[in-house]
Amino acid sequence: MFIFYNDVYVMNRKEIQEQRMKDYFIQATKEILKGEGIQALSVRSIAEKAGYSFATLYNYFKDVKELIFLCVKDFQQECQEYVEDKTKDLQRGEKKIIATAISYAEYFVQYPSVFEIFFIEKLPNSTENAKISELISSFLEKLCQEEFQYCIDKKSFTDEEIREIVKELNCLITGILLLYLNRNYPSDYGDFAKNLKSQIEKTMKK
Amino acid sequence: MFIFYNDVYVMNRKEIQEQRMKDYFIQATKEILKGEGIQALSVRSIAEKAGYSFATLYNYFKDVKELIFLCVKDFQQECQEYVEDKTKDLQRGEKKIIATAISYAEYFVQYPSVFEIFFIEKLPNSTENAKISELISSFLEKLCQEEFQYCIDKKSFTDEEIREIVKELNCLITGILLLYLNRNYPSDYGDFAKNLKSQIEKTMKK
DNA sequence: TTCAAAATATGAACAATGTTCATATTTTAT
DNA sequence: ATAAAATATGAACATTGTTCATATTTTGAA
Repeated sequence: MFIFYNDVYVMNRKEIQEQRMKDYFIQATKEILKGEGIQALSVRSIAEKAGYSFATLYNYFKDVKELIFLCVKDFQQECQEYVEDKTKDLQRGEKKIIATAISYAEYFVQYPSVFEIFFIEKLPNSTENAKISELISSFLEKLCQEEFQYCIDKKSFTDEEIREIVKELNCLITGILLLYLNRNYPSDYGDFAKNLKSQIEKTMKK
Repeated sequence: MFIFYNDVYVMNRKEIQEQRMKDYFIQATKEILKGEGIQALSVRSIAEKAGYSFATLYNYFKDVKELIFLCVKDFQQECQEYVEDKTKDLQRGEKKIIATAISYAEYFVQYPSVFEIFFIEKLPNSTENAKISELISSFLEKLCQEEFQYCIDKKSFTDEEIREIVKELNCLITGILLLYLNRNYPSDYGDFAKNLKSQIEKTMKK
Protein backbone atom coordinates (compact mmCIF):
# COMPACT_ATOMS: atom_id res chain seq x y z
CA MET A 1 0.00 0.00 0.00
CA PHE A 2 2.64 2.51 1.05
CA ILE A 3 6.17 2.61 -0.24
CA PHE A 4 8.91 3.25 2.27
CA TYR A 5 12.65 3.57 2.07
CA ASN A 6 12.90 1.54 5.20
CA ASP A 7 9.69 0.22 6.68
CA VAL A 8 10.73 0.07 10.29
CA TYR A 9 12.42 3.40 10.41
CA VAL A 10 9.57 5.27 8.83
CA MET A 11 7.00 3.63 11.07
CA ASN A 12 9.00 4.59 14.14
CA ARG A 13 9.37 8.15 13.06
CA LYS A 14 5.65 8.42 12.45
CA GLU A 15 4.87 6.89 15.81
CA ILE A 16 7.29 9.12 17.65
CA GLN A 17 5.73 12.19 16.11
CA GLU A 18 2.23 10.96 16.78
CA GLN A 19 3.06 10.23 20.40
CA ARG A 20 4.58 13.66 20.75
CA MET A 21 1.39 15.25 19.48
CA LYS A 22 -0.66 13.14 21.87
CA ASP A 23 1.59 14.18 24.71
CA TYR A 24 1.01 17.87 23.98
CA PHE A 25 -2.71 17.33 24.41
CA ILE A 26 -2.27 15.08 27.44
CA GLN A 27 0.02 17.60 29.08
CA ALA A 28 -2.48 20.40 28.43
CA THR A 29 -5.28 18.31 29.89
CA LYS A 30 -3.30 17.52 33.02
CA GLU A 31 -2.40 21.17 33.52
CA ILE A 32 -6.00 22.31 33.26
CA LEU A 33 -7.20 19.57 35.60
CA LYS A 34 -4.60 20.39 38.23
CA GLY A 35 -4.99 24.13 37.75
CA GLU A 36 -8.38 25.55 36.86
CA GLY A 37 -10.05 22.18 37.44
CA ILE A 38 -12.41 19.95 35.54
CA GLN A 39 -15.10 22.61 35.15
CA ALA A 40 -12.65 24.53 32.96
CA LEU A 41 -11.81 21.49 30.88
CA SER A 42 -13.18 21.46 27.36
CA VAL A 43 -12.03 20.32 23.95
CA ARG A 44 -11.39 23.93 23.09
CA SER A 45 -9.51 24.83 26.28
CA ILE A 46 -7.29 21.76 25.93
CA ALA A 47 -6.50 22.52 22.31
CA GLU A 48 -5.77 26.16 23.06
CA LYS A 49 -3.32 25.21 25.81
CA ALA A 50 -1.71 22.65 23.52
CA GLY A 51 -1.39 25.28 20.77
CA TYR A 52 -3.65 23.61 18.21
CA SER A 53 -7.17 23.85 16.93
CA PHE A 54 -9.82 21.82 18.74
CA ALA A 55 -10.36 19.87 15.52
CA THR A 56 -6.76 18.68 15.53
CA LEU A 57 -7.44 16.85 18.78
CA TYR A 58 -9.74 14.51 16.89
CA ASN A 59 -6.93 13.44 14.60
CA TYR A 60 -5.23 11.88 17.63
CA PHE A 61 -8.02 10.80 19.98
CA LYS A 62 -11.36 9.25 19.16
CA ASP A 63 -13.06 11.50 21.68
CA VAL A 64 -12.28 13.67 24.68
CA LYS A 65 -12.92 10.82 27.14
CA GLU A 66 -10.07 8.84 25.65
CA LEU A 67 -7.79 11.82 26.16
CA ILE A 68 -8.98 12.40 29.71
CA PHE A 69 -8.43 8.82 30.78
CA LEU A 70 -5.00 8.74 29.20
CA CYS A 71 -4.06 11.09 32.05
CA VAL A 72 -4.84 8.47 34.67
CA LYS A 73 -1.47 6.72 34.51
CA ASP A 74 0.42 10.00 34.82
CA PHE A 75 -1.66 11.09 37.79
CA GLN A 76 -1.13 7.71 39.42
CA GLN A 77 2.60 8.07 38.92
CA GLU A 78 2.49 11.52 40.49
CA CYS A 79 0.34 10.32 43.36
CA GLN A 80 2.68 7.42 43.96
CA GLU A 81 5.65 9.77 44.13
CA TYR A 82 3.75 12.03 46.53
CA VAL A 83 2.90 9.06 48.76
CA GLU A 84 6.40 7.61 48.66
CA ASP A 85 7.90 10.94 49.61
CA LYS A 86 5.48 11.34 52.50
CA THR A 87 6.11 7.85 53.86
CA LYS A 88 9.73 7.15 53.01
CA ASP A 89 11.11 7.56 56.53
CA LEU A 90 8.45 5.60 58.36
CA GLN A 91 8.98 2.23 59.96
CA ARG A 92 7.75 -0.61 57.83
CA GLY A 93 4.47 -2.44 58.28
CA GLU A 94 1.20 -1.26 59.71
CA LYS A 95 2.35 2.31 60.43
CA LYS A 96 3.52 2.77 56.87
CA ILE A 97 0.31 1.34 55.44
CA ILE A 98 -1.74 3.80 57.45
CA ALA A 99 0.44 6.70 56.35
CA THR A 100 0.26 5.53 52.75
CA ALA A 101 -3.54 5.44 52.84
CA ILE A 102 -3.70 8.89 54.40
CA SER A 103 -1.30 10.38 51.87
CA TYR A 104 -3.26 8.76 49.05
CA ALA A 105 -6.40 10.53 50.28
CA GLU A 106 -4.51 13.80 50.77
CA TYR A 107 -3.43 13.73 47.14
CA PHE A 108 -7.05 13.73 45.99
CA VAL A 109 -7.99 16.50 48.42
CA GLN A 110 -5.21 18.53 46.86
CA TYR A 111 -6.45 17.73 43.34
CA PRO A 112 -10.20 17.21 43.49
CA SER A 113 -10.42 17.12 39.70
CA VAL A 114 -8.15 14.10 39.69
CA PHE A 115 -10.56 12.40 42.06
CA GLU A 116 -13.33 13.24 39.59
CA ILE A 117 -11.46 11.62 36.73
CA PHE A 118 -10.60 8.56 38.80
CA PHE A 119 -13.96 7.86 40.40
CA ILE A 120 -16.74 10.03 39.05
CA GLU A 121 -16.28 10.65 35.35
CA LYS A 122 -18.22 8.06 33.39
CA LEU A 123 -16.23 5.55 31.36
CA PRO A 124 -17.96 4.29 28.20
CA ASN A 125 -18.04 0.48 28.20
CA SER A 126 -15.14 -1.13 26.35
CA THR A 127 -12.45 -3.66 27.11
CA GLU A 128 -9.90 -0.84 27.06
CA ASN A 129 -11.89 1.11 29.64
CA ALA A 130 -12.35 -1.98 31.78
CA LYS A 131 -8.55 -2.01 32.15
CA ILE A 132 -8.56 1.63 33.23
CA SER A 133 -11.30 0.94 35.78
CA GLU A 134 -9.26 -1.96 37.09
CA LEU A 135 -6.16 0.24 37.29
CA ILE A 136 -8.07 2.82 39.30
CA SER A 137 -9.86 0.40 41.60
CA SER A 138 -6.69 -1.46 42.49
CA PHE A 139 -4.41 1.56 42.78
CA LEU A 140 -4.43 1.86 46.56
CA GLU A 141 -3.69 -1.84 46.81
CA LYS A 142 -0.76 -1.35 44.48
CA LEU A 143 0.57 1.50 46.62
CA CYS A 144 0.40 -0.68 49.74
CA GLN A 145 1.43 -3.97 48.20
CA GLU A 146 5.00 -3.98 49.38
CA GLU A 147 4.06 -3.19 52.96
CA PHE A 148 1.22 -5.69 52.93
CA GLN A 149 3.66 -8.36 51.81
CA TYR A 150 5.98 -7.29 54.60
CA CYS A 151 3.15 -7.75 57.11
CA ILE A 152 2.32 -11.17 55.73
CA ASP A 153 5.97 -12.23 55.88
CA LYS A 154 6.22 -10.93 59.43
CA LYS A 155 3.02 -12.89 60.17
CA SER A 156 1.33 -9.87 61.71
CA PHE A 157 -1.51 -10.51 59.24
CA THR A 158 -2.60 -13.52 57.21
CA ASP A 159 -2.98 -13.41 53.48
CA GLU A 160 -6.76 -13.55 53.81
CA GLU A 161 -6.86 -10.77 56.40
CA ILE A 162 -4.84 -8.52 54.16
CA ARG A 163 -7.17 -9.19 51.22
CA GLU A 164 -10.14 -8.10 53.32
CA ILE A 165 -8.38 -5.08 54.80
CA VAL A 166 -7.26 -3.71 51.46
CA LYS A 167 -10.76 -4.04 50.05
CA GLU A 168 -12.23 -2.27 53.04
CA LEU A 169 -9.61 0.49 53.03
CA ASN A 170 -10.25 1.11 49.36
CA CYS A 171 -14.02 1.43 49.71
CA LEU A 172 -13.79 3.39 52.92
CA ILE A 173 -11.37 6.00 51.65
CA THR A 174 -13.25 6.38 48.37
CA GLY A 175 -16.43 7.06 50.34
CA ILE A 176 -14.78 9.43 52.80
CA LEU A 177 -13.37 11.41 49.89
CA LEU A 178 -16.63 11.48 47.94
CA LEU A 179 -18.58 12.76 50.94
CA TYR A 180 -15.96 15.35 51.79
CA LEU A 181 -15.32 16.64 48.28
CA ASN A 182 -18.86 16.49 46.94
CA ARG A 183 -21.05 16.90 50.00
CA ASN A 184 -18.81 18.96 52.24
CA TYR A 185 -19.09 16.27 54.90
CA PRO A 186 -17.60 16.97 57.30
CA SER A 187 -17.46 20.69 56.50
CA ASP A 188 -14.20 21.23 58.37
CA TYR A 189 -10.93 19.90 56.94
CA GLY A 190 -9.59 19.11 60.40
CA ASP A 191 -12.60 16.94 61.14
CA PHE A 192 -12.18 15.25 57.80
CA ALA A 193 -8.51 14.48 58.46
CA LYS A 194 -9.21 13.24 61.98
CA ASN A 195 -12.01 11.02 60.77
CA LEU A 196 -9.92 9.70 57.91
CA LYS A 197 -7.09 8.74 60.23
CA SER A 198 -9.26 7.14 62.88
CA GLN A 199 -11.24 5.09 60.40
CA ILE A 200 -8.14 3.86 58.63
CA GLU A 201 -6.58 2.89 61.94
CA LYS A 202 -9.70 1.08 63.03
CA THR A 203 -9.74 -0.86 59.77
CA MET A 204 -6.19 -2.00 60.37
CA LYS A 205 -7.04 -3.23 63.87
CA LYS A 206 -8.66 -6.61 63.45
CA MET B 1 -49.29 47.16 46.34
CA PHE B 2 -51.82 44.47 45.47
CA ILE B 3 -55.48 44.61 46.31
CA PHE B 4 -57.12 41.40 47.48
CA TYR B 5 -60.64 40.45 48.54
CA ASN B 6 -59.16 38.44 51.29
CA ASP B 7 -55.45 38.53 51.69
CA VAL B 8 -54.96 35.14 53.20
CA TYR B 9 -57.27 33.29 50.87
CA VAL B 10 -55.81 34.71 47.71
CA MET B 11 -52.26 34.06 48.83
CA ASN B 12 -53.10 30.46 49.60
CA ARG B 13 -54.74 29.90 46.27
CA LYS B 14 -51.74 31.32 44.47
CA GLU B 15 -49.39 29.20 46.50
CA ILE B 16 -51.39 26.05 45.97
CA GLN B 17 -51.37 26.58 42.23
CA GLU B 18 -47.69 27.38 42.22
CA GLN B 19 -46.90 24.29 44.24
CA ARG B 20 -49.00 22.19 41.87
CA MET B 21 -47.00 23.48 38.93
CA LYS B 22 -43.76 22.76 40.74
CA ASP B 23 -44.97 19.27 41.49
CA TYR B 24 -45.66 18.58 37.81
CA PHE B 25 -42.03 19.35 37.04
CA ILE B 26 -40.74 17.49 40.07
CA GLN B 27 -42.82 14.45 39.18
CA ALA B 28 -41.53 14.54 35.60
CA THR B 29 -37.96 14.80 36.83
CA LYS B 30 -38.37 11.85 39.18
CA GLU B 31 -39.92 9.72 36.46
CA ILE B 32 -37.08 10.40 34.04
CA LEU B 33 -34.44 9.74 36.69
CA LYS B 34 -35.99 6.43 37.70
CA GLY B 35 -36.78 5.45 34.13
CA GLU B 36 -34.44 6.54 31.37
CA GLY B 37 -31.86 7.79 33.87
CA ILE B 38 -29.89 10.94 34.42
CA GLN B 39 -28.32 10.90 30.96
CA ALA B 40 -31.81 11.43 29.54
CA LEU B 41 -32.55 14.29 31.91
CA SER B 42 -32.63 17.76 30.38
CA VAL B 43 -34.62 20.93 30.81
CA ARG B 44 -36.44 20.07 27.62
CA SER B 45 -37.18 16.43 28.47
CA ILE B 46 -38.50 17.40 31.89
CA ALA B 47 -40.75 20.09 30.45
CA GLU B 48 -42.06 17.79 27.74
CA LYS B 49 -42.98 15.12 30.29
CA ALA B 50 -44.61 17.77 32.47
CA GLY B 51 -46.57 19.05 29.46
CA TYR B 52 -45.07 22.52 29.31
CA SER B 53 -42.46 24.45 27.44
CA PHE B 54 -38.91 24.36 28.76
CA ALA B 55 -39.14 28.10 29.33
CA THR B 56 -42.06 27.67 31.72
CA LEU B 57 -39.80 25.73 34.03
CA TYR B 58 -37.83 28.88 34.69
CA ASN B 59 -40.94 30.62 36.03
CA TYR B 60 -40.94 28.15 38.91
CA PHE B 61 -37.30 27.22 39.51
CA LYS B 62 -34.25 29.41 39.40
CA ASP B 63 -32.35 26.71 37.52
CA VAL B 64 -32.46 23.01 36.77
CA LYS B 65 -30.27 22.15 39.79
CA GLU B 66 -32.87 23.53 42.15
CA LEU B 67 -35.47 21.32 40.52
CA ILE B 68 -33.23 18.25 40.62
CA PHE B 69 -32.41 18.61 44.29
CA LEU B 70 -36.06 19.16 45.18
CA CYS B 71 -36.44 15.48 44.28
CA VAL B 72 -34.10 14.41 47.08
CA LYS B 73 -36.74 14.42 49.82
CA ASP B 74 -39.15 12.35 47.72
CA PHE B 75 -36.46 9.82 46.87
CA GLN B 76 -35.48 9.61 50.52
CA GLN B 77 -39.10 8.97 51.43
CA GLU B 78 -39.28 6.24 48.82
CA CYS B 79 -35.98 4.72 49.93
CA GLN B 80 -37.13 4.76 53.53
CA GLU B 81 -40.32 2.91 52.59
CA TYR B 82 -38.28 0.38 50.62
CA VAL B 83 -35.97 -0.20 53.57
CA GLU B 84 -38.76 -0.41 56.12
CA ASP B 85 -40.61 -2.93 54.02
CA LYS B 86 -37.47 -5.04 53.62
CA THR B 87 -36.64 -5.00 57.34
CA LYS B 88 -40.03 -4.87 59.06
CA ASP B 89 -40.07 -8.50 60.22
CA LEU B 90 -36.52 -8.65 61.51
CA GLN B 91 -35.56 -8.87 65.15
CA ARG B 92 -34.53 -5.53 66.55
CA GLY B 93 -30.97 -4.37 67.09
CA GLU B 94 -27.81 -5.28 65.26
CA LYS B 95 -29.47 -7.64 62.77
CA LYS B 96 -31.93 -4.97 61.75
CA ILE B 97 -29.24 -2.32 61.40
CA ILE B 98 -27.28 -4.56 59.06
CA ALA B 99 -30.37 -5.30 56.98
CA THR B 100 -31.22 -1.61 56.87
CA ALA B 101 -27.78 -0.71 55.59
CA ILE B 102 -27.93 -3.42 52.95
CA SER B 103 -31.40 -2.39 51.76
CA TYR B 104 -30.28 1.23 51.65
CA ALA B 105 -27.46 0.23 49.30
CA GLU B 106 -29.79 -1.98 47.25
CA TYR B 107 -32.08 0.97 46.63
CA PHE B 108 -29.26 2.88 44.96
CA VAL B 109 -28.23 -0.12 42.88
CA GLN B 110 -31.80 -0.27 41.65
CA TYR B 111 -31.80 3.47 40.87
CA PRO B 112 -28.25 4.49 39.99
CA SER B 113 -29.42 7.92 38.88
CA VAL B 114 -30.73 8.57 42.38
CA PHE B 115 -27.24 7.77 43.67
CA GLU B 116 -25.89 10.31 41.20
CA ILE B 117 -28.21 13.01 42.47
CA PHE B 118 -27.44 12.20 46.08
CA PHE B 119 -23.67 11.92 45.92
CA ILE B 120 -22.23 12.92 42.59
CA GLU B 121 -24.18 15.82 41.11
CA LYS B 122 -22.52 19.07 42.10
CA LEU B 123 -24.41 21.39 44.43
CA PRO B 124 -23.71 25.10 43.98
CA ASN B 125 -22.69 26.65 47.31
CA SER B 126 -25.56 28.18 49.27
CA THR B 127 -27.04 27.85 52.71
CA GLU B 128 -30.06 26.12 51.16
CA ASN B 129 -27.83 23.58 49.47
CA ALA B 130 -25.84 23.04 52.65
CA LYS B 131 -29.07 21.77 54.18
CA ILE B 132 -29.58 19.37 51.29
CA SER B 133 -26.02 18.09 51.65
CA GLU B 134 -26.63 17.59 55.33
CA LEU B 135 -29.88 15.76 54.61
CA ILE B 136 -28.08 13.42 52.22
CA SER B 137 -25.03 12.82 54.38
CA SER B 138 -27.06 11.99 57.45
CA PHE B 139 -29.74 9.95 55.71
CA LEU B 140 -28.41 6.49 56.56
CA GLU B 141 -28.05 7.58 60.16
CA LYS B 142 -31.66 8.69 60.14
CA LEU B 143 -32.76 5.34 58.73
CA CYS B 144 -30.92 3.49 61.50
CA GLN B 145 -31.57 5.91 64.33
CA GLU B 146 -34.34 3.96 66.02
CA GLU B 147 -32.37 0.73 66.03
CA PHE B 148 -29.23 2.48 67.19
CA GLN B 149 -31.14 3.91 70.10
CA TYR B 150 -32.46 0.43 70.84
CA CYS B 151 -28.89 -0.87 70.93
CA ILE B 152 -27.79 1.91 73.24
CA ASP B 153 -30.73 1.30 75.57
CA LYS B 154 -29.98 -2.41 75.56
CA LYS B 155 -26.37 -1.47 76.33
CA SER B 156 -25.03 -3.62 73.49
CA PHE B 157 -23.25 -0.46 72.27
CA THR B 158 -22.26 2.78 73.92
CA ASP B 159 -23.31 6.15 72.58
CA GLU B 160 -19.78 6.84 71.42
CA GLU B 161 -19.43 3.47 69.70
CA ILE B 162 -22.64 4.06 67.78
CA ARG B 163 -21.47 7.49 66.65
CA GLU B 164 -18.31 5.95 65.23
CA ILE B 165 -20.09 3.01 63.65
CA VAL B 166 -22.67 5.13 61.86
CA LYS B 167 -19.98 7.39 60.44
CA GLU B 168 -17.99 4.41 59.24
CA LEU B 169 -21.02 2.66 57.76
CA ASN B 170 -21.97 5.79 55.89
CA CYS B 171 -18.55 6.32 54.31
CA LEU B 172 -18.06 2.64 53.64
CA ILE B 173 -21.35 2.10 51.84
CA THR B 174 -20.98 5.31 49.85
CA GLY B 175 -17.59 4.10 48.66
CA ILE B 176 -18.76 0.57 47.90
CA LEU B 177 -21.59 1.99 45.83
CA LEU B 178 -19.41 4.48 43.98
CA LEU B 179 -16.88 1.83 43.01
CA TYR B 180 -19.56 -0.63 41.95
CA LEU B 181 -21.76 1.80 40.02
CA ASN B 182 -19.03 3.92 38.43
CA ARG B 183 -16.05 1.60 38.17
CA ASN B 184 -17.76 -1.74 37.86
CA TYR B 185 -15.83 -2.95 40.90
CA PRO B 186 -16.47 -5.72 41.53
CA SER B 187 -17.83 -6.56 38.08
CA ASP B 188 -20.18 -9.24 39.37
CA TYR B 189 -23.29 -8.25 41.32
CA GLY B 190 -23.03 -11.32 43.54
CA ASP B 191 -19.51 -10.34 44.56
CA PHE B 192 -20.69 -6.82 45.23
CA ALA B 193 -23.54 -8.01 47.46
CA LYS B 194 -21.30 -10.44 49.33
CA ASN B 195 -18.67 -7.80 49.89
CA LEU B 196 -21.28 -5.26 50.97
CA LYS B 197 -22.71 -7.64 53.56
CA SER B 198 -19.40 -8.81 54.93
CA GLN B 199 -18.00 -5.28 55.29
CA ILE B 200 -21.13 -4.01 57.00
CA GLU B 201 -21.06 -6.93 59.39
CA LYS B 202 -17.42 -6.38 60.15
CA THR B 203 -18.08 -2.72 60.89
CA MET B 204 -20.77 -3.67 63.37
CA LYS B 205 -18.40 -6.05 65.16
CA LYS B 206 -16.32 -3.85 67.38
C1' DT C 1 14.77 21.67 -7.03
C1' DT C 2 10.08 20.50 -8.42
C1' DC C 3 5.84 18.52 -8.06
C1' DA C 4 2.17 15.26 -7.19
C1' DA C 5 0.40 12.75 -3.50
C1' DA C 6 -0.09 11.73 1.14
C1' DA C 7 -0.55 13.43 5.74
C1' DT C 8 -2.02 16.82 8.77
C1' DA C 9 -4.40 20.95 10.59
C1' DT C 10 -8.36 23.67 10.66
C1' DG C 11 -12.69 26.43 10.67
C1' DA C 12 -17.41 25.95 9.42
C1' DA C 13 -21.26 23.62 10.75
C1' DC C 14 -24.32 20.70 13.60
C1' DA C 15 -26.88 18.95 17.42
C1' DA C 16 -27.64 19.26 22.21
C1' DT C 17 -27.23 21.73 26.38
C1' DG C 18 -28.90 25.47 30.03
C1' DT C 19 -30.53 30.00 30.27
C1' DT C 20 -32.65 34.71 29.25
C1' DC C 21 -35.99 37.72 27.48
C1' DA C 22 -39.43 40.01 24.79
C1' DT C 23 -43.89 38.91 23.67
C1' DA C 24 -48.08 36.19 23.13
C1' DT C 25 -51.71 34.26 25.83
C1' DT C 26 -54.53 33.54 29.75
C1' DT C 27 -56.45 34.80 34.07
C1' DT C 28 -58.11 38.08 37.28
C1' DA C 29 -60.82 41.67 39.31
C1' DT C 30 -63.68 45.46 38.57
C1' DA D 1 -66.41 43.67 28.89
C1' DT D 2 -62.04 45.27 29.70
C1' DA D 3 -57.67 46.81 31.56
C1' DA D 4 -54.08 44.95 34.14
C1' DA D 5 -51.64 41.38 36.17
C1' DA D 6 -49.91 36.79 35.81
C1' DT D 7 -48.32 33.17 33.15
C1' DA D 8 -46.58 30.51 29.15
C1' DT D 9 -43.71 30.40 25.31
C1' DG D 10 -40.50 30.36 21.30
C1' DA D 11 -36.67 32.84 19.56
C1' DA D 12 -32.15 33.58 20.57
C1' DC D 13 -27.62 33.01 22.80
C1' DA D 14 -23.51 30.93 24.62
C1' DT D 15 -21.30 26.73 25.38
C1' DT D 16 -20.60 21.98 24.75
C1' DG D 17 -18.63 17.71 21.88
C1' DT D 18 -18.19 16.11 17.34
C1' DT D 19 -17.86 15.68 12.09
C1' DC D 20 -16.32 16.91 7.70
C1' DA D 21 -14.83 19.24 3.62
C1' DT D 22 -10.99 21.80 2.63
C1' DA D 23 -6.76 24.39 3.31
C1' DT D 24 -2.02 23.70 4.41
C1' DT D 25 2.14 21.22 5.14
C1' DT D 26 5.15 17.40 4.57
C1' DT D 27 7.02 13.74 1.98
C1' DG D 28 9.55 11.30 -1.49
C1' DA D 29 10.68 10.44 -6.27
C1' DA D 30 12.04 12.48 -10.76
